[in-house]
Amino acid sequence: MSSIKDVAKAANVSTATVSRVLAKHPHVRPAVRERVLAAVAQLEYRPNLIARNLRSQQSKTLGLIVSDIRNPFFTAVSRAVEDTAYAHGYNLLLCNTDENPEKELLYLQLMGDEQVAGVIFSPTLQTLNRWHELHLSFPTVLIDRSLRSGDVDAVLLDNLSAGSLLTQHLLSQGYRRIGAIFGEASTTGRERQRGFEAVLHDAGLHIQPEYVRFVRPQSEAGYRTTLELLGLPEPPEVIFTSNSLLTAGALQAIREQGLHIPAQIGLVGFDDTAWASLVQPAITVLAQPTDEIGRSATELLLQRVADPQRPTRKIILQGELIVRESSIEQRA
Amino acid sequence: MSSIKDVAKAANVSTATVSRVLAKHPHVRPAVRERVLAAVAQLEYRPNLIARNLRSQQSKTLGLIVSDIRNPFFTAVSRAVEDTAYAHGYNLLLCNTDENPEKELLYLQLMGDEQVAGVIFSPTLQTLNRWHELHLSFPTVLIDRSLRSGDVDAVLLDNLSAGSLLTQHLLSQGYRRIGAIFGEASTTGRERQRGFEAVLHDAGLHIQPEYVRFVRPQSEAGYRTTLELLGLPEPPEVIFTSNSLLTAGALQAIREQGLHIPAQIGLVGFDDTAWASLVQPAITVLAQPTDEIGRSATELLLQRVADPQRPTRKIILQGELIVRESSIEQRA
DNA sequence: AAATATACTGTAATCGATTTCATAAAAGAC
DNA sequence: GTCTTTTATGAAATCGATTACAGTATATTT
Repeated sequence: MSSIKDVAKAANVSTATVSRVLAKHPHVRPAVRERVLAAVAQLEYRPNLIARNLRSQQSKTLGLIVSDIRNPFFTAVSRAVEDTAYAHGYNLLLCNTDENPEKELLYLQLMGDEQVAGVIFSPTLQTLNRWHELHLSFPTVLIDRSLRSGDVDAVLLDNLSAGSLLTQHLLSQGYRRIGAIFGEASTTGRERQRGFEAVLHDAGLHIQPEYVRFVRPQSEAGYRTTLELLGLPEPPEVIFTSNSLLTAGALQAIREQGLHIPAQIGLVGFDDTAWASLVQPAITVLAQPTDEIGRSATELLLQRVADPQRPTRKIILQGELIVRESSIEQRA
Repeated sequence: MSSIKDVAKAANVSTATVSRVLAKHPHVRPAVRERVLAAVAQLEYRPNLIARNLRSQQSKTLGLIVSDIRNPFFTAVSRAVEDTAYAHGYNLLLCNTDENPEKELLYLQLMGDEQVAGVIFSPTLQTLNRWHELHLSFPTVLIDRSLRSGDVDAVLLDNLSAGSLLTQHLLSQGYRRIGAIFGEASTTGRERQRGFEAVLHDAGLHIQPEYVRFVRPQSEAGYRTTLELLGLPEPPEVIFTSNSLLTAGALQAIREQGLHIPAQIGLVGFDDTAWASLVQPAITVLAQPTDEIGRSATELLLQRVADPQRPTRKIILQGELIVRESSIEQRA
């Protein structure tokens, strides 16, 4: 590995001049520039980014902290984040927290220690609640979850509308007894539930508490809870799930009970995963614009990196209702 | 941000002593150690990793370079890699190359510039072929793809056996006319094909060239190629696909043709994705031990980081045949 | 031609840690 | 009580870049 000193020696100039040439500063004689460039090529010199970062007190790395990259939503978002970061000359440090607040704190610290330029983060409720105590040394953009009020940049789905949209669709299909399973770990589940209840309320429908559940956002919990709902004296006509893992669990439970979708029970969920359109009947979902979320979050972050003073912003994106067969009321 | 100097000043010692206390060196008087620790706590001091890396010429970061994190195989592997890296105090830089050799080179360079401790990489055939010209400054473990001969650490599926296992299963189910779609970009597809052909050959079956296709490993190509196969004068009785994207495309094509699985056409593939067991009929797959692959690769890499002289090793893991309904010959 | 401005380049400080070397203090040996 | 060994600490070099500052060479004015 040759260093800037070797280049300087080979080109018979000082390291300062090499640095100037590489940083494309003006005020370097063409002849000298050529000599330096030749030496760089000859030695296959590549600047040491660690040294550069230390001196300039900033790096070209962004952090991405999610609960689990295997959640299709985060998989898709992370890809978009990486693409956008790459396009701007940044790279990506990836962390999985498993919805564990301790791991979140640990990784946030790590990001500080690594002097990342900024972080994109999907926090638990716990961490969100102590956000102001954290005093992070780097800018952060929250995705998927955030406090309504918080003074933080964020890119979010309009969860209220999303919940409403899906619920309206169910009502329009004639469903009345709606079982709903929401994730408990985040603000997102709560907001989708508020959209859900608002629509039911506006339609003058009574909301039966035993139909509405908050659980850990995992397929296992979706499975178990769906069995419970189906086991009620008067089971729901359709199951509303607030994320794709819950949907998968619910689907499994319904299958196991030998019920036919949508004839005997409807099913809707969030996120247009690969399998939502592959299973039969295909699942009606509220699709999140994952690419757009990843891209906006990254760009928002980079804008803040460029200008730390800029007032915080929240970007609210709309989901898209994709109606498939799983929620077409056939009894009507 | 307080630096080691601030701590030194606060504890009334030199920076060397602070460094020693933090590195848990012996030969520091308890009283001094306490003073330093108190100062560290008081100032909430955290060592600057950039500075540490520069001085020690190594970092606690690993690189993971894959073609696309959205490929379920890589999603699963990356999670295992991150977990294992985390357990050893390392973190993860993630890159997507889209099977683009230029991007691969670029990212490999970047890894060198960032002074990562090592890289886990799933290369294209092109990059693999010029591997020896590359002279990377860091250890690398290849996953999923590698040259049989190459002097590189690697963690691989026993693709030959895997291809054989799936094919044997098909023969045992009475299938004879087998259409097969392999990925063209990597060594992996070729090896699975060799296992496939070996079994057919041993069974004394003639291999019809028009039944065996090599395509870009994407769902679109799987879809198109399946339509072609189904359109043959004498279409195959079952479709063998060599990765999960191809399987998804094939499934879509079969559905669109209104064919019933497995009564009219069978389907098998690789990787036990979330949806393989969720669609109906569930798909017979050769499951790769993704967790094991990610974990082994990371551990192998860290062992090499610890001892660069150690002879290279290839870890060959066995896949598991998971028989589901999509390949149960019902005509027999 | 002298005065001033501008272009070019090098020296040395700096970022924040680690580590070698030297030295002072304490402990052990005889 | 002197001599040697061990323990404990600090001063300063080092990693590899960037950049403030200073100085010299060239160009422009007058």
